[in-house]
Parts: sequence; C-alpha cells; structure tokens
Amino acid sequence: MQNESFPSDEGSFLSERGMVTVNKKIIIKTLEEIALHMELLGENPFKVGAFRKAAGVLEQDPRSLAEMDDILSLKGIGKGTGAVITDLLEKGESELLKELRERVPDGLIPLLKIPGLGGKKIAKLHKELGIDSADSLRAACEACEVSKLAGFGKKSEEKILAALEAFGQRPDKLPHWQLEPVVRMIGNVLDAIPEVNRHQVTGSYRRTAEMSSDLDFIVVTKEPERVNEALAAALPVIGTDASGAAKLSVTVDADEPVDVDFRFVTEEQFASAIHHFTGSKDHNVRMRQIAKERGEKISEYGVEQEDGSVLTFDSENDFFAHFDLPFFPPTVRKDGTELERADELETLIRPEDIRSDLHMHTVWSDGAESIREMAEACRELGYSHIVITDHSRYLRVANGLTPERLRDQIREVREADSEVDGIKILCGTEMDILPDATLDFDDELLSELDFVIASIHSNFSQPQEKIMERLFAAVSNPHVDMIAHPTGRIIGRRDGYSPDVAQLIEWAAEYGKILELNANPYRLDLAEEWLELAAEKGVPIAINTDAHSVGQLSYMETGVLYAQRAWLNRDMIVNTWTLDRFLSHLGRER
DNA sequence: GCCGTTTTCGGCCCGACTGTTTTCAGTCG
Repeated sequence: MQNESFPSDEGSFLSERGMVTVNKKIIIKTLEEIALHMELLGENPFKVGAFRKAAGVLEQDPRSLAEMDDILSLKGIGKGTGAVITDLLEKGESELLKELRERVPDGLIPLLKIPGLGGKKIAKLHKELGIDSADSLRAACEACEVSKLAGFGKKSEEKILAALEAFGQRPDKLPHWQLEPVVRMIGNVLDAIPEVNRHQVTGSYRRTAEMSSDLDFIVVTKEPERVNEALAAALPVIGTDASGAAKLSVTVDADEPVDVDFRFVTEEQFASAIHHFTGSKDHNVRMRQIAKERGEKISEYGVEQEDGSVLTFDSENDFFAHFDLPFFPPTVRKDGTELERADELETLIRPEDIRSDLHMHTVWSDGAESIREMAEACRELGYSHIVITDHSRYLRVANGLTPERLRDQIREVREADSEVDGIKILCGTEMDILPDATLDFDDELLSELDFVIASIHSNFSQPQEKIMERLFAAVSNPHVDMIAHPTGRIIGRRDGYSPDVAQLIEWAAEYGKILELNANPYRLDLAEEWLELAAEKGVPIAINTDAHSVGQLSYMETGVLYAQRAWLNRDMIVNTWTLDRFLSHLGRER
C-alpha cells in the first residue's frame, strides 16, 4: 500500500539539530534495508527473510518503542537482528548496515524493480561487470556484455533494455477505481469465450485494496490452451510475460497499461485456486503453516493429505471449514493475524447491514437527479432513510445553495418525504468549512436541518495548523453532526489537505461527532489505518456514497468492503442503525 | 538469521514459467 522507498530518498536518520532520534520506524526501515542489501549480495534467502520478518514483527506490534521493554525477546528477533536494534538504540546507527552499504552501491537497489532481475543476478552483474547503476547496466547491455555472462542470454539483455526504457514511466500500482473498468472489460471478454465455464477476479483487487499492482483472474476451463489463445486474441495485449497451459500473463492496454494474470484450473480446483490467488501472501503463509502442523499441504490445487491424495472443495467456505475455521472475507485476509480474530467476524460490517445513506447530492446543487429520484432509488436498495445533503453557497462551481435556496429545499424535502412511501427523507446539507475557519451557514439555519455535514473543498495547501483550525470550527459547532471525507484525498492522484487525523479523531470523540468513510472509490476517505484508530477511540463512522447520481449509490458496497479491512464492527457504523436510533443519537437541541 | 524443546541441526510455503540449459536455477506471485 505504501510506496516502496529506497534509502536514497529515505531522508536522513538525523534530525535537524544533528541529534539522533531513533524510533520504531527507523528500526523497521533499517532491518528492511539490511535485508535489501543482503539480497543484492546473494545472501541465503532465509537469512534475508529473517531480517524482513523481524521488521514485520515490530510493525505488527501496536506498542511504541518506549512501551516495548521486551523488544529483544519478541518471537522473530534473535541474536543478529537484536544486535542491530541494540546498535541503533545505543549508537543511533547500525554497524551492520554501514558495512553493507559500503559493499553495495546505492545504484543497485532500484535495479531490483526490473522484472527478471533478483538479488542473485544483480549480484552477478555487479561482480562480473562492475555494474553499479541503471546507467552502467544500460551501457553494458548496449555493448552486449551482459549476454556473455553465464545464466544470461540475448533475450535477457533485450528485456533489461526494454525495462530500463520504461523505468519510472509507469506507476507501480493503480488505484482500485482505475482498475474497476478494466476488470469489467476482462469479465466481458471471459464471458464471451465458450470454453470458459466460470471465472473470478482475485488478488488484492478482490481484497478491496486501494491500489493494486496487477489483476489476477481464475478461469475454470477444460481447454486451457484454447482459452489462452482466445484471451490473447480478444484482449488489447501490449506484452506477454508468460504463456502456458496453467497460466497467461499479459500487459493489457487500458488508460494505463495493466498487468493481468490468468490461471486456468478445473472446476474441482476452483475454490482452492481463488483462495490461493486472493491472498494475501501473508495470509496464505499462515494458512499453510496451519496445514503443515496437521500434516497437510496447501497448494493452489487443493489440500494434499499425508497419503498424497489431494482434497478439493466446493467453496472457499468449505476450504476454511476443513481447517476448523469460519469463512474469512477476502477483505480481512491481510497479515495472517486475522486468523486469531475469528470471534470478531460475527459483528463485522456487511453490505446487507446498511440501511441508510447520509450523504448525497441532487439537481439542487451538482447532482444529476431529483430528490424524489434519489429517494426512490434508495428505497429500491432497501434503505429505511436517507439524508439529502447538497452543497452550500461557497461552492459556486457546484451550484451551492444560498440560505434562501436551502430553505426552499427544506420545504421540498418535507414535501417529497410525505409523498414518497417506504423511506424517510431527511433534510441536510454538505456545508463548506471556509478558508478563514468559519462555516458557510449560521447556527440558526443549521438548527432547521436534521443532519449537518461539514467539509473542506478549498485551499487544500494551507498549513496544517490552519486546516486544523478549520476542522475545529466544524467539530466544535453543536449543530455539525459529521465531517465528510476528512482528508480530501483522491487515491493515486492527490494527498488531500493533510490534517492531523489523530487529533481530529480525538476531537470527534470529545465532541461526539461522526466521521465519514466516503465510499466513493476515488476517495475511500478515511483511510484504513484511521478507521482503525477511530474504532479504537469509539468514534462512530458513517459509510456514505456522496452520490451525485442514482448510479453512484452503488459505491456503498465498495465502502463497506473497505471498512471490513479495518475490522469495523457494524454497531459503530451509523448507517446500520434504525431511523429511531439515528435520530436519538443526533438528539441535539433544535 | 531464527526457531524448536519427542529437533541445537535442518528446516524455513509452494508451484509455474523462462531462459538458459542439456537437467535446472532464478524469479515471481
């Protein structure tokens, strides 16, 4: 999820005053950097893995460095990794890393990103040809020196050159929203191939990760070669990485090039295959360990028994049941620790728990449909109540409502509510928090509304202090009920206005405000880690679509799935509540 | 490098594909 960062752009471990300030993050980064360097020296992969694992153990531990008095006795931290930590704590730097840095040129590290090059091959290039950077690698390829090395050939040389050409041109990962249409397009292509019996997108996309580096499809067929050919012919393929009877790996031309893997399996293998390729990697490792303890072996094809026979399953449900586990939704399959949280699955938020949407727009501001049309569409979705929340006057580009127009709208909402059966329509606003930290409507007008959302849509680049002053103005106003899209981020495009989210969550807890998980796939704001913190602090969350049209009401599902990633309990999700409970929660003076 | 404790040595998740081989190592997911 995070961008991979390399030591070169990592910034110094020294603070401005030159004093060494070692925190947990630095220890984690150091361990990871050591692993990276060892990989390039062709070290034993298990040794490399041990350093990665130690970093992971620290990351996993919720405590800060100061709270960890037993850091050296944690499982996964031993003599070698412990020495690095001790070194860092005592001297502020790692002797081992220093040594490794002297042996490994900085320029080698980015080369790990070139497909087909791993630690061993890069080590060889360095040792045999003195390659120490992307530039020297390019020169060596152009001089045809690389193909002379044992283990390399003409083809490797060409592939490396092509990869160097594309270096930095392509983003590592694409946002979920950008992949969605590609998934749909590929689904249609698969549907049209007669030899395909069924298919399922898996991978991090199925886990509703906000960014994915590729797409993985499991395809059930009896004729993999035919399907392989048909896919290659029907898709806008701009490159093929691997092609066989079991898999096809291609790069597909979309808005951005997208890497797509297809795995061909039989009907019996389907459940095991989708589990395997949905991951996460760490989840799979954990599952395999559990299998191993029982004398079994999990692969993408099934569960191998001690006698060599292979069990297959009708569904992922049955697969988990075989290990005496409940079904874990893809969204919670993360670092493997989820397997210890089976008792929380019962209360985990599910799409069918949602009974309202508290943030949507109509033709009154920048929406596409009328109040009645939105309400009727929500009724179709089975909701019991909704809030109409058009923009306020400051947002001119969105035709924001003046106080006069808002009063007119209130009348119209009341009227629509009395006319449309089967759903309660509430009056609200999405009111701007202005750049000067005042609110767009006065208290008197706000008191006439059922639900007040406050949001920032302007002057994102203000210093954090000012942004927080604005958010505080909203949070501390007794009429404001919720802060929408609290950071203003657009995934993969912009970071938003970078508030101090931890502080905002504290305030929300203190002033009894709701924070939004905006379900628009472009936003998914708040992000996962903040949702976890909000849950810890007992701050209620509303999952809202912010729909500007009837079609966008379907964003709700993505929002709920994303919320599962943060293990949100349905009881803390405001829009699972009944209308009565919702109104009594709001219960402010009117 | 780390772990276990019916193991202090011998594992560490598992399999497909590629490119370079003439039987397999390396990379990748």
